[in-house]
Amino acid sequence: MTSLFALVDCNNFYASCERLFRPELEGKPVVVLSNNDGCAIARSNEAKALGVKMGDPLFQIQDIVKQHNIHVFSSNYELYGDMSFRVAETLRSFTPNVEVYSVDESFLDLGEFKFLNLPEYALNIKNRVKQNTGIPVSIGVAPTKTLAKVANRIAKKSPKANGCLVLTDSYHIDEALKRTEIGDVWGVGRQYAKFLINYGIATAYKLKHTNDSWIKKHLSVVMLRTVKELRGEPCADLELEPGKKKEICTSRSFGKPVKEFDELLEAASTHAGKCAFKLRKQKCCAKELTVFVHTNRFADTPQYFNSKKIQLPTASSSDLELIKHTKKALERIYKPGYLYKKAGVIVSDIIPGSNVQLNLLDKTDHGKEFTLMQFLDRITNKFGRDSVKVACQGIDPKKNWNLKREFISPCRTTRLNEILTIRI
DNA sequence: TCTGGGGTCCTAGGACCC
DNA sequence: TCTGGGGTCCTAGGACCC
Repeated sequence: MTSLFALVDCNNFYASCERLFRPELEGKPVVVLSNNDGCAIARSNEAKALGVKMGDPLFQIQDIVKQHNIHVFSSNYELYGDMSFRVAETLRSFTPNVEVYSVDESFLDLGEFKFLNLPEYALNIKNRVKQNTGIPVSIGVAPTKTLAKVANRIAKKSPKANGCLVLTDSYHIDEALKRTEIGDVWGVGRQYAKFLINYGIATAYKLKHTNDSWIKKHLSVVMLRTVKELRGEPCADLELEPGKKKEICTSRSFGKPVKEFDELLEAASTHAGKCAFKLRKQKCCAKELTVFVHTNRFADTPQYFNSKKIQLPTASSSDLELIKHTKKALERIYKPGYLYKKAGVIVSDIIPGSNVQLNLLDKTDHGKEFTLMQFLDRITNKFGRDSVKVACQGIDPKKNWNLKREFISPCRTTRLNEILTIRI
């Protein structure tokens, strides 16, 4: 075996971030909610032990929350993003070969370190991340990414492992696979787990020994890669450069239901502006824009779901241009009389900004808009989000469409912007 | 009263062509 | 009533991930 990967996974990441600035909550149950304070999306170990499940709606766990004095937070993505960056920086002090896989997980290529004392090295990483950032992590080390995931799960759960597990010899790998339920394998979701259990394949170990052609026939080539990775055959390398997005979506549920077109437009244009910003950040333009709206599927009220895709005359990353077309699309799908719960904008057919073909029939001065957007981004950088807005995005934060965030913590690590915005 | 958001990849099936 | 075969491209939908 030549390859070696480590998966570093932050424990209960959002809950751990919130606790950093409230040390008195150490050892106490903490829950972080999704947008609009809807569901539990992160739980401290104490909250897990009390039976709070991932995705539980707040209103359904209200009793346990009160009874056990669980500390509840609205999600604060600015804080989590900043802490995520700091964790990644610490990991890069061990090796430049770090793939930031998600906000709370990174893969490290340890191929060149395999002659070191790996358990000690992993423990070293864990301790330094804790020391530098305050965030507790678990580390799994193995010859493939999928096996590193397996190792990580056990490292996190087993008290004996102390947060780190190295799986390099086949005996221990197989023992770990026997202890891993099929649904806990990376790449096996709910549907596939159900299907596989039906055929008597209930553990990772069984999956490892399933016939290739059967997998390909009944599942997919993606699953075949997973199986090969379980056998120690690497099918996925480290991705060092974050790939450019093929589509970008911004959407939110509303704090309260929205009826009127103008308010829906405020929400949709705000999402369009965010999409434009994300496009500029990766120096790209989009040729297609989709707007969608829908009512609350949980409510016992008339339901309506619709979307409209528009081809832009010229690929663009300008707030003004995307908002203009968002309005057009929204006019096509808006129906009065419904209680809308969510709106969103998706931009797709994304191309590099340098490849934009000008359209002779298009009257917009794209050069001018590009310069305007550069100024807009500079102002935003200096004075914080939402310092400048397009009028139809609205300025009243009390409007129904805005997020409900009753339990938000202050942005302690990135507060400079906030202070500047207030002063101006 | 209250139920997240943002992605990717693959496949099946339809439209169209020769 | 019978009514090709193969290729490409596109889209919708389903699966997965965090």
